[in-house]
Amino acid sequence: MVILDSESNVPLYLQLRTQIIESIVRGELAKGDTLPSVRALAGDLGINMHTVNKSYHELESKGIIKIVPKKGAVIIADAKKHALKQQYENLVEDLRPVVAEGLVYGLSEADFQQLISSIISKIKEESS
Amino acid sequence: MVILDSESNVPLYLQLRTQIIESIVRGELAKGDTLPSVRALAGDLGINMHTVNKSYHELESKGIIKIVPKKGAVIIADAKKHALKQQYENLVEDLRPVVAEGLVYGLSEADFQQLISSIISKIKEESS
DNA sequence: GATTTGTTATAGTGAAAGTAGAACAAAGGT
DNA sequence: ACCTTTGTTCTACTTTCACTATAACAAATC
Repeated sequence: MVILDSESNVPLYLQLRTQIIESIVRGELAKGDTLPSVRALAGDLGINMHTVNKSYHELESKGIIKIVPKKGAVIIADAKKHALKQQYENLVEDLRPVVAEGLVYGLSEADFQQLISSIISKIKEESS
Repeated sequence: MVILDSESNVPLYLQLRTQIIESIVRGELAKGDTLPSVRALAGDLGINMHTVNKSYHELESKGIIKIVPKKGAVIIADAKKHALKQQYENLVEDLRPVVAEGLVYGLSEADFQQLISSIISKIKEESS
């Protein structure tokens, strides 16, 4: 179940990308499953086909799905495997400014551990 | 010492904002210190005054500095104090999509702890 | 009194985000 | 074979964001 907020300052294609990622984390989408076609999903969500297409390509660039032209988008992410070096480096790049912000607020390393733990729980709640 | 990359896909005002935050975390800037004037810093960095101004207002909206018109920008962040509720919630909002991405790559909670730890070390290295 | 300060206003360029419509070739279903 | 669906590609448009540029203002500083 995907819910988009067109009023959000977060672009639609990023909202969609993140929600698909979280669905995979929850196990609602598993390795080998195929995503709906860009036209079908765009129709369901009431947004443009190209916006969905952009989300799919975001996921493909991260190595999470594989888009096979005229076939469909297949999930290849495997939560049991270890992250690739490139994926790890991209994570660090995204994480660093947020961690710096937390530190300047006075968060300790232990605070971060607790924060991460609660976020993971939140993501894994179904019907999120 | 601030170094900006005009080729980066990260906006200049966000690069500057993050580097000021990291300087505070490292202790190079302390509570009560004043930042250079927007004109002076813009001149040093070779960018426009308004870009620096935008960074300062970003920092003020996060409660990290206080801008006093005709006076200067004073650092009010105190790493010894605990984060405010609003600051905490903003952190969660920024962190969630990145954590979800890490999970889909197969990172465990322990992996995240190690990752955070290494990022904190990296931020605290002087001459970063 | 002259300089510096942050603020405000206007204006412009370039890129990104999103929408829209159309056409294409290939795969799939009938 | 025929038709539909598929992802891709192209053009085109609007809106917003990022950044620069110049100017003027009032208040603080020296």
